[in-house]
Amino acid sequence: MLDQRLLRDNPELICEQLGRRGMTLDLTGLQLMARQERDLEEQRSNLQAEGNRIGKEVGLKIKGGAAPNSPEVQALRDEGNRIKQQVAVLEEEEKALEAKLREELLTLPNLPSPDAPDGRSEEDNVEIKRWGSPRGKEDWLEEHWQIAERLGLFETERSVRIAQSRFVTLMGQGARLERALINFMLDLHGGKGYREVLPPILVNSASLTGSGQLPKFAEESFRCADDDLWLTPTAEVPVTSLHRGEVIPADQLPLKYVAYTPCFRREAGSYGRDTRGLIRLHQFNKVELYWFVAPDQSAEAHQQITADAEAVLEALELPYRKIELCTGDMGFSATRTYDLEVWLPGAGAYREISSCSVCGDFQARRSAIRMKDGKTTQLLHTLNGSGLAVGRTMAALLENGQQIDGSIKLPAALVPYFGAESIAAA
RNA sequence: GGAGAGGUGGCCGAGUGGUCGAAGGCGCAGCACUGGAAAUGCUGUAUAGGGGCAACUCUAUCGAGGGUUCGAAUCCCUCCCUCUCCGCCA
Repeated sequence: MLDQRLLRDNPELICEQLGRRGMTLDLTGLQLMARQERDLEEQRSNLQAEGNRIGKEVGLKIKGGAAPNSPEVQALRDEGNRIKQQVAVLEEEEKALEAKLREELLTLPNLPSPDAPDGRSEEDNVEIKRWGSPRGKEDWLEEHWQIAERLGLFETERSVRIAQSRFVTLMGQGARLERALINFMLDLHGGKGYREVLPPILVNSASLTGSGQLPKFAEESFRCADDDLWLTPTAEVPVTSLHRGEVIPADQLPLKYVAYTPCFRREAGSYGRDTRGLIRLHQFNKVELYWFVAPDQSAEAHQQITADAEAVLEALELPYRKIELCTGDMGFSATRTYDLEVWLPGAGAYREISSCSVCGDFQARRSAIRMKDGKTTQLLHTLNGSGLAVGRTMAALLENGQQIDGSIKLPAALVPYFGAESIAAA
């Protein structure tokens, strides 16, 4: 959520910066609303001050011996009642205005960082670096879903029976590999000072609002209609809310968490895309990195959290490239985002496997998460990054590890977790 | 799900209608004392929003929301949460 003061004082700046995301908007109405709200607040509190003064005077007179029903006291009581009525009217107006204002503000995305490259779509994203040597496209290379089918690593048809399309049931070595990857990633990050979290994956509306998914993206999440609970689309949601409403002492920052959760997404509007395999599912596993930091640390933290995600790919010997998203392609809450794209030799393409964003104080304001340094309390900054999406990592391992004999060679780092050096041809 | 108890400041804890944003204690910070420290003493120590260059000041907040009243931490209603016991359950 954006700062109301900024809206009151400098809405032009907001328009200009959101313009970089490709939005055209006119905030004069909202600005007016914000100013009206402040005026109402002032009027109301002045009236309340007068009411408080009268209340005290009545108390003093009665204490001083005046009869509670004397004309003098009665006059004050009448005045008090009159003020009370006026306050009630103003309060109602103010509340309505405030609610409307908040509702509108919640739909505005974060302002992009000055460092984020301008652009309209993913076409304009900027490649920062490449790592590893991608194997060339050879005729015999298969796509990961072909490999998985051949090796019996998952069930797709039967998953439709259990749930519906875009669900997968991992089987045998496939299930084992998924589990190995989760543990490997958690251990890798845990060894670097991340505290492991296993949060609820049903989250309430306040949590989804706090991290930015609501109110605008309700159609992207699964909802349990009877309970005000939703299936979390990413661990970012519960982990943000882990500290919702808190004031955190500065010397405890940064707080770094690593959370494994299943993630659930309705993938509305992606019909026909990535329909085979592990790339785009309604339910997938992800190991998420999340930082709460002091504002002056967040730029550096963004480099670090991205490096921590990259370290997983490097440990797994998976070639990747790092790109920076342009303003037109960035997510709702982000001010700046790096995506990591892993090389899939079977598909012959780089595919997103991690997204690392710094959100400034945007989520912190929505979630009321502050830090206290000495006497000053201020909103802190939040960052999130996938470290990594587990299903896509499995896809990458299958495609990159393909041997001519049909088996899959696994990277050395994973062997202790998987318990074998390769997945043998069936 | 049933029965009972309870939710007050960083923490403990007093407070059943009137200068209560809230006694007292602990903790924390500053000052004094000390060679230094402990102990002791004094002072200060919530959050949000509004106004003011500032000193400062106004409003709201005692789980949340509503009500009674000139006036509510205190009385009434609804909800939420925590704890204990019972039931159910992995």
